[in-house]
Amino acid sequence: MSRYDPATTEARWRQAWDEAGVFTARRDEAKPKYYVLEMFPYPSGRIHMGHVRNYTMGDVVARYKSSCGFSVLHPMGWDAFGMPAENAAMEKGGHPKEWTYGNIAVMRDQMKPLGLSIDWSREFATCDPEYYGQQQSMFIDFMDKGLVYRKNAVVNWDPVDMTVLANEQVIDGKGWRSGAVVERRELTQWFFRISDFAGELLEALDGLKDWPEKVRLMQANWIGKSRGLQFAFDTVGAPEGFDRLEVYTTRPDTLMGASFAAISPDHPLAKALEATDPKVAEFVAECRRIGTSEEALEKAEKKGWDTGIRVRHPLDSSWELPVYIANFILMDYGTGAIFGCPAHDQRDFDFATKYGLPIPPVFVAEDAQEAALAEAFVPMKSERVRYVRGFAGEGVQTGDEAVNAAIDHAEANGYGKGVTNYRLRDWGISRQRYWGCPIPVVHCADCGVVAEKKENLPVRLPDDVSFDVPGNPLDRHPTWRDCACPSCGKAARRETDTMDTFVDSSWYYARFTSPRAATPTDAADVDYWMNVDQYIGGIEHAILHLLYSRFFARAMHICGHLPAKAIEPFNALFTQGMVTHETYATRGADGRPVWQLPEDVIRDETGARLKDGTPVEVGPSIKMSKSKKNVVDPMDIITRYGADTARWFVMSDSPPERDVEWTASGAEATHKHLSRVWRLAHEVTTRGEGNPAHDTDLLRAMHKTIAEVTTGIEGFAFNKAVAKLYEFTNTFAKSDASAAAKRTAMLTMAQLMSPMVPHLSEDIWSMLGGSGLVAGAPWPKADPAMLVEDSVTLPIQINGKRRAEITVPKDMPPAEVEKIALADESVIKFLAGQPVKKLIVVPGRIVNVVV
RNA sequence: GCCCGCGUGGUGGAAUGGUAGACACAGGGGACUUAAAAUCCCUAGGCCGAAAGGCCAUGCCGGUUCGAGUCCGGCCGCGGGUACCA
Repeated sequence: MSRYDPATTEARWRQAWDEAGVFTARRDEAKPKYYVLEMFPYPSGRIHMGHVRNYTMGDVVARYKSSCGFSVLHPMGWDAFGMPAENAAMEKGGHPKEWTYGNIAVMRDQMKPLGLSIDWSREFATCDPEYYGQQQSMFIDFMDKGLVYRKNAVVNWDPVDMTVLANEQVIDGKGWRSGAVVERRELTQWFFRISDFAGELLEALDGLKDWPEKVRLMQANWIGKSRGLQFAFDTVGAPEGFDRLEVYTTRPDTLMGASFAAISPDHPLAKALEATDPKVAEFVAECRRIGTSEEALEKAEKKGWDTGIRVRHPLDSSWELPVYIANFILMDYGTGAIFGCPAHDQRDFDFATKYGLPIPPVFVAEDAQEAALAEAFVPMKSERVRYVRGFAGEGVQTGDEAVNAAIDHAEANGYGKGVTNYRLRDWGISRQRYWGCPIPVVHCADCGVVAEKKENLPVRLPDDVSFDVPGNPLDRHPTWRDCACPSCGKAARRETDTMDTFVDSSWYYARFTSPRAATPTDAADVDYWMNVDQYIGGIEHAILHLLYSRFFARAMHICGHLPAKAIEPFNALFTQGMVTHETYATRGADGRPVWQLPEDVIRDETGARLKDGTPVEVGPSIKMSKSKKNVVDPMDIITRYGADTARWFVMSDSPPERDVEWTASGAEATHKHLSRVWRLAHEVTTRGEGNPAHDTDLLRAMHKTIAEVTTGIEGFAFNKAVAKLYEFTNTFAKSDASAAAKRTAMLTMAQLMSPMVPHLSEDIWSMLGGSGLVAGAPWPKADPAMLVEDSVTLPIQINGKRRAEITVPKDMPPAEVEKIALADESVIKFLAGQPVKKLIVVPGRIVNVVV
């Protein structure tokens, strides 16, 4: 063999690893453990470059930690429930189960050639009854501990298809299939009490030192702790039972700037008015057509309906404010009712302007006069302002001080109380869909809602279902719902809601520690393996998945399924960027774009066209998605160049947290580089003796590379580690050191490359007579003595511009450096006799002369 | 709308507040070859200049600093999330 030949060698190495069992995770009490986990994939059909990038990153960490002496757990599974399986069944026929397991088989076959160091013996899918049965068992535990309840909540209702729609399926307020205007509808649904944990989930963020700051910030904002005032207005002209209207505000200091009150269309008062007044009903119905997503509500034009009801101002009972029903007030936050202060809130300002309401300012900038406002004046709460209509505290104070003074004033005078509120809402887990984990409860006419007996678990999904009509097949199944009440034994009906798929992904990391246990977790295994030491996944999961998992771990701990140390399940988190590609489109007869696959497009300097010459429009590089067809099948690259080329490419160039653009030329160049390394290694075995006088230079470079690559991998700077390996390759190629030194250097290079390109590294390792497998060799250590430099080059700046440089011994005292710098020819020339005002010497870094 | 990011040559990117552009891709030039491929060498931010060198330059506008890609304030553009996409 005399050339790099991944097509034949890669499969051989994978077999060698399997036979040696190097990736089987073992509980070894003598070793420190390391649990590395990448967010498991949804089995959509085929793997894409994003998967390759995500799983290669995890694999680099897993292989590196393994060679550092850790007992590593690196598992893989499938987040297998979800809507696409049902959509496929509706569109193409077939069964979600077959579609899902078929996709899993394909994707597993595509992943295996990547040579990931995964312990495949632990694989499972969340749609396996063995998995979701354990989840049902925990649901019942959660019920016992009071963590679950039912209440009414709104869903998107498609009145034509007679089905519930996900927010994603609502496009511009219309159902994606029927095109019908979507309505809001209330259903009784199941909830987890995550909001009981709001304070704890917020405070514990501080302890997540190895999470990205941005993720902690996003979660903190999402939980949204606020301190404010809750009080009640007395109403005038309201229906019976609505004598008072409770409101919550985070800005009680602006109470004197109130100009209206507003309630949510879902507020009980709005519902009472709706029942008797058709015009209110019409307005409320219009509000309900906006949809349920926060984005849709916030972006919709702000509209209100004057109910005619008035409320008395708590500080002046002769002052009456109108009460509006407003489409932007959320029933889920606070009390579902607010007072509007248009002078200091832009949304209220727009509303007041629209409906001709007064805009009295409460405070002005510290040095300003009161004047009519062109827009709301909303300074930071920490800023000092002058209160012109204050009622609590000093005239000039910060917003924070005034808020506290207002709360104190309300409490002292008995018209309100300080309340801590959270934006975080309880987690609604009910889905009116088939392909999910059935909620294991039974509805009995006599006993009410009763949990299924644990010995009857799993409550299995029936296989005989059809998707030819919209709606939930469980609900219309002829027999599946029929069952015996677990409590009294009489005929009863099963719950037909299934669980949100976020439930499935909220504990899979724990299940990986003992995937075949007869209980959700096994105490000894979970104690040894938890926590996940390094979790890796997309930034799009920064809030929901990660917050739900943090809640779920706490709930599991309460039910005895996780030890106390695991209530924060992920010690370190890394969020990686996406893989993007240019988009290509031709135009259809109607002028709309027809997306084209990159493999069908011929791309050169002159532009892009199809093989038949049809011109192609080139669009921006965006996240690879099936709908835009800008996907590159990694299998093509793997087949053509080998897995290591795909792995090396996704690890090089782009920093892992940033998006990376896929280019075909990049893959080819990557392959050339790997071939070059292989060739250089091969030459070590064929070339004669070099010159031992140059050994030290090569070995110094080698030790420097060990240090830099190690730092790079530890810090998730894989692109920099790769760059350093390129640099060392160039040094190596130019070196004519002795054969022995070159052999040492190349064996080390193989080790340093092995987390990224494990197959090629094994090739080189065996070619040069390394012992055993690289996969089993300990990570090389840099010799500190070889890293020391004795002289350093310092740039000299004059007034901040670089004008010269000097080379001095590394430890030269600053006073000496000053002398040499000022004596430098170019410096003298630039100074031209001007006196030196200031001289800054940063040892080892820079000299700056200020004149 | 709101929350969180990101923005550096033709391209991907590098740079504990201290020489902006490491490393690589694409490009240009050359060597080898009958030729091509492969490989190797050189070159390379922009503008001015024969050169030495100078000026400009990290999305835009300001600020802090001896010194700002990096810190602060305000814009613009792009991306992620927005609770039923996963």
